[in-house]
Amino acid sequence: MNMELSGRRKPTPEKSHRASEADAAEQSPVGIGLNAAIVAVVDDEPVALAVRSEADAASATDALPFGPFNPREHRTLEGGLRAWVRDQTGLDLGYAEQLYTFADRGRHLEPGDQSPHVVSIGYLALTQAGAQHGLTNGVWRSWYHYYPWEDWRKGRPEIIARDIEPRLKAWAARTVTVSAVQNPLARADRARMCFGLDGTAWDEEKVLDRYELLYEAGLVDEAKRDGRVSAREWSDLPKFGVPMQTDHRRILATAIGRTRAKIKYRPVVFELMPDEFTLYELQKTVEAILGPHLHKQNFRRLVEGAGLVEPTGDVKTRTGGRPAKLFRFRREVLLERPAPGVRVSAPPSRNGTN
Amino acid sequence: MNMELSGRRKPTPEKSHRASEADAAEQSPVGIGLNAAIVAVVDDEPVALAVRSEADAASATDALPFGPFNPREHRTLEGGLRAWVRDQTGLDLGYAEQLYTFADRGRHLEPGDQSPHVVSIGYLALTQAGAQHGLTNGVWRSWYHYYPWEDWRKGRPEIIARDIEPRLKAWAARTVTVSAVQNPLARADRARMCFGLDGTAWDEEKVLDRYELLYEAGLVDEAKRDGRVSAREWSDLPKFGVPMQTDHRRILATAIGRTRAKIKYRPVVFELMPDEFTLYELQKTVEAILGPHLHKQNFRRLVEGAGLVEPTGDVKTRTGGRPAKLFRFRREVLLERPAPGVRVSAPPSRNGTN
DNA sequence: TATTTTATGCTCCAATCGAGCATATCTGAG
DNA sequence: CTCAGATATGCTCGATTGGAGCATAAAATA
Repeated sequence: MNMELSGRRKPTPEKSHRASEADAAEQSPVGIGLNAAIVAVVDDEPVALAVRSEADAASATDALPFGPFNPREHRTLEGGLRAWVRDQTGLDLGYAEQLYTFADRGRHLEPGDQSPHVVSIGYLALTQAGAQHGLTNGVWRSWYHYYPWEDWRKGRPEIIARDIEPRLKAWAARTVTVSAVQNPLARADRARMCFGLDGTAWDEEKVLDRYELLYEAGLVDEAKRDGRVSAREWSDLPKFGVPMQTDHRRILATAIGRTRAKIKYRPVVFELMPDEFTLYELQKTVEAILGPHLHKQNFRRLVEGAGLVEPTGDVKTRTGGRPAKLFRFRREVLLERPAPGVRVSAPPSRNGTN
Repeated sequence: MNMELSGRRKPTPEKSHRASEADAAEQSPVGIGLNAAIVAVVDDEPVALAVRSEADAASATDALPFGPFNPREHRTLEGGLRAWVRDQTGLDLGYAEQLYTFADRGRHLEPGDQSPHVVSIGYLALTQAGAQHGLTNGVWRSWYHYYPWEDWRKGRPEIIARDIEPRLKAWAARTVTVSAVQNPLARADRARMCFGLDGTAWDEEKVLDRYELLYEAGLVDEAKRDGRVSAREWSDLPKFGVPMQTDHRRILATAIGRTRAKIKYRPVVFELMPDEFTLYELQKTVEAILGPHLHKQNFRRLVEGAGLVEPTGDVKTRTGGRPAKLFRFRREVLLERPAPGVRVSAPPSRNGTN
């Protein structure tokens, strides 16, 4: 096989069109920033590690731990991340994965603006909050502090029907000039799909889409801060979660979405658990991440059936009832199955509207 | 809720530990390079657009289209990508998504090396090769040109049992000093999981893992080029696919893996199809990407049942048999279901070894 | 016209998974 | 001490999904 196909190509590439990789270094005065969304579950509450930005002492905002990447010091991005996270917070990261690279921050800046351009590479780290005896800086804050609309543990959060839905519909109803051409979906459809309006199903993984829609509509504080025109068209806005520095809320939203997605097909929950745990504790942790309540018996069946855990032989008493068997993660699954995860199916329309 | 939890934290963060985001720009003399893996399917062959590197005229190697990101010129990474891809190849990209940011290239460099550091952000673009009337530069080359072990269309590729398996086992058998501690899995287990040795199932999404394992073992040309010690321990190596410039083969591997994964849960196949197509053509395209042959009747049932397509009313004759109905992509499906894709299940152990 | 090739509809069956019933075993109130 | 309440855990039933194959339709081609 190995055919070479080309649409009326010129066999010899044109010099003027080519850029050597070395050129990139010279042409782009760009700094690389690393951002870490460090996630844990504490008392059945999903949390992330936040630090206080000192950019403006008066109105300090929350921020994710972040630092520059210095290629002379660290050979890999992840290595650099681990080093300064340890430096800055005292934490030794365990599991970490790259999320996304954001570069379109500062979109409010006018052309010609000389402020430094920073590309930020977001990372997700999962850790066990209780095991972090070295934490010297930062606070664990609930996810839902920043994204109250994501908190479905007590059913559909009120903020959606009360504050979000009417404003998004108003925003969608506004005459859209050019942007409708750029966006593949109409505003109203995006709002419906993102927030499960009009009976549409709620997709707990669309965390970033929801945040970005609120940003575009000018509802979150960051939109006003960035000078988005859509933000100027509102008055008397209620609070749509706690804002964060620059684009950190986008990064954390990406982290939450990724965590929710990944927990279903890779055994990453165990990064959040102590060595020994009961199946109910495991379930509570999964529910903290995913939201909806799972069927207890089926959860047990699935987790045990998948060979994800093995009993330690011990039991945990004082659970309020019959003692629960203790389990540990069976690391060998990684050698057996290609993609084991905590499979959970969507609960039957917990969507309040329909 | 919104509790703030902290392990013996200091409420006031230490100044010395903090880095303002602006610092990043000053401290990191790093260039940003954008790399595009532009994928299409031509005559049931999955292809990517390759250009010729001119780094060394004598031994020119294949490269992905790439260019620098200039934040003064483009507000977004994707915008910059589209601009120079058009400039360089004449293509107007349709679907594009960010893949991964690679920064640990040049790991062969000694500390203190002054060569420019480039962080490359890989993008995946899906396009329809036939629709590209403007292609001015570059050639479409088969995926399997670069990764022959990924070509399972005629069953398990011979190169695995003949060239890869024995060498990886030899490599795994070598005394491992420190690296075993770093790697969570032993070499032998990684080889088994990646390449489906000893009866383990083949996971067509692990394209990057396989390439990186071959790199680590010193089998692919890039390892020798980078001066990896593992590459020096082989003699009379056969060819393990065609090498590419710097880390472009890693990026393309990431692109292939992502394409294979995404086609299953998002309707991205249609980016590769003309406006009208028969279901068999659609199936052939999916099979070009995923490899194994699908059950025809079930494929039809799934695709139609999911509402992914609608008949145009026309038929296509000269198919060699009964005329096939023509279909088009039902874009409305994006407004109905949260995550439609071409769901295909793993074929029953097409793994030659077991 | 017969053969070949592709298209397409339908059925059967196994595996998966949501849901609920039943039972075991502890804690704590009275 | 006993019973109520709470949690743990095993098991069954039924709906849905998806893999596999049979059968038929309708064209191209020899």
